[in-house]
Amino acid sequence: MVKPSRQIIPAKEFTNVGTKLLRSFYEQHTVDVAKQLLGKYLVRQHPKGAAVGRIVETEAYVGPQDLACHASKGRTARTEVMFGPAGHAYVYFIYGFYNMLNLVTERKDHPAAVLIRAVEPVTGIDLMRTRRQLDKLRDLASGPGKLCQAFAIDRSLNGEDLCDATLYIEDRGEPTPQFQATPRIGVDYAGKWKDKRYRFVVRSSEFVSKV
DNA sequence: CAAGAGATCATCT
DNA sequence: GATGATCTCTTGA
Repeated sequence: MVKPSRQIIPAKEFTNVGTKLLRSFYEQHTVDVAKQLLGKYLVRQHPKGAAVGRIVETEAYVGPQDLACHASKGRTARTEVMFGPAGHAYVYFIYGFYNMLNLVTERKDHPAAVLIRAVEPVTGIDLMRTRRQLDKLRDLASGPGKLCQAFAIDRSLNGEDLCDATLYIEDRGEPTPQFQATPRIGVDYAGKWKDKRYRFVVRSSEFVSKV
């Protein structure tokens, strides 16, 4: 099957123009997964309609030794999914308001994940506007809590298999865009790990979180 | 525009 | 009982 060219077929008009990522993608080293996710597409099929966004910002949480990673606190009910096989969603609730979407990486028993921090809205924009109660395109999904709200992602999706679910990542044939690596956001408590440049941001995207 | 506070609850001590 | 992989609104320059 020939991959559709973005120049001929505007991807935004379709929800099935790419290839769903396989488990082998998620089984790679977490930092590599985080980088390669840039320019891929987050797809959420939903009774109210599909939502699609181009991933422009990610963070890697690399394992139990990483003090910013929830799994550094041990294996608990919350972190259980990260200890399982790659390619599942780890969704948790924080600050009493927001859900965070992570993709579990690497082998079973190596707890690690990539946090999706921002996407550029592509399809289902009206749906996102309704869910966010907000009009401005740039603010719909430019943050990990915002994008979960825009895509109706909550803890009911925790543990979902991204290789066999209504939530998945699609490759639309776009090469990994130019990106910048910076320290992760909001992990000042993580000792020397707070300075690791595990946040990856697409250069010249106006849809990244503003920090 | 930058800085600060408040909102609110699941999770772990 | 404290805190957090956040966001939004208010305040003041």
